[in-house]
Amino acid sequence: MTAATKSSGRALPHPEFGEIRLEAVLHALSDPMRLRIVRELALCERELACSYFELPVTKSTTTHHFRVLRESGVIRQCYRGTAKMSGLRRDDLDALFPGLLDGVLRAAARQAERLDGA
Amino acid sequence: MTAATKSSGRALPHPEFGEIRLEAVLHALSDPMRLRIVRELALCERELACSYFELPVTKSTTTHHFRVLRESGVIRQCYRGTAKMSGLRRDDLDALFPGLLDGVLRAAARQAERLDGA
DNA sequence: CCCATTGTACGAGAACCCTCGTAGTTTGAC
DNA sequence: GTCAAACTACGAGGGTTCTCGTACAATGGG
Repeated sequence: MTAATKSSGRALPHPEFGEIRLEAVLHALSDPMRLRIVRELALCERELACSYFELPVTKSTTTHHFRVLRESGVIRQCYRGTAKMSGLRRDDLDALFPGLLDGVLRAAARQAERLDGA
Repeated sequence: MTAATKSSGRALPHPEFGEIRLEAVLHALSDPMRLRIVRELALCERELACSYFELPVTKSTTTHHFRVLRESGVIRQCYRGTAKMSGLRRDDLDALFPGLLDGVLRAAARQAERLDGA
């Protein structure tokens, strides 16, 4: 079994490039938990396992948020062993909506500074 | 009665500058009808009456969307005669989240071009 | 083969959101 | 004062979302 088939045991539907909708992206980013996930992904600049995130919700809920992010086109996911890796779809988002993701990330950082204390 | 008191017959609560939350702004912008309103407001660069917008929903629904925009801090509203005028809170938004609004507007324009035909 | 790890599926409850219709309020014009 | 215009308030219906708990599936290690 090749590495490719090995990682495709479970299906992970993603929207294609042209199917990504701004409204869906904004909605995905408008949830505090998901915005937090996206910020951590942007900070690390690499794919992270779901278990990396220590969110104050159960695992089922975490799964739900990752699915919303994936189905809106914000992140890309794949299985690697028992872990599910997630990474930002920076390339696609930047091509579709230049500056949008960075604008949101800067805004989020700024707000965090302002609220959580600089 | 002065002009100021004349226009303050009805209450229009706005969040203060420091109360505006990124999540609320993103959520407000994630609805197609509201994004459309915001785009028109940005195009005209001045305050517009609700009746200016010809949205494919009833007036009650329109009122609802304008309230969501106002309560999230995206627009500012005031009464002028029987009309309710709405304008973008560009100054506050740009100060809080530099580049965010422009990023969203550019993304929306781009998507409209892509979908509705250039 | 068995097991621990990691994440999924399903269902359910509570909350929220978008939409509408109807009835009402405020304002300015006559 | 009366009337039309513009918008609001309220309530309701239908859909979606967020959250959870429990039970289940896939993978890799010993």
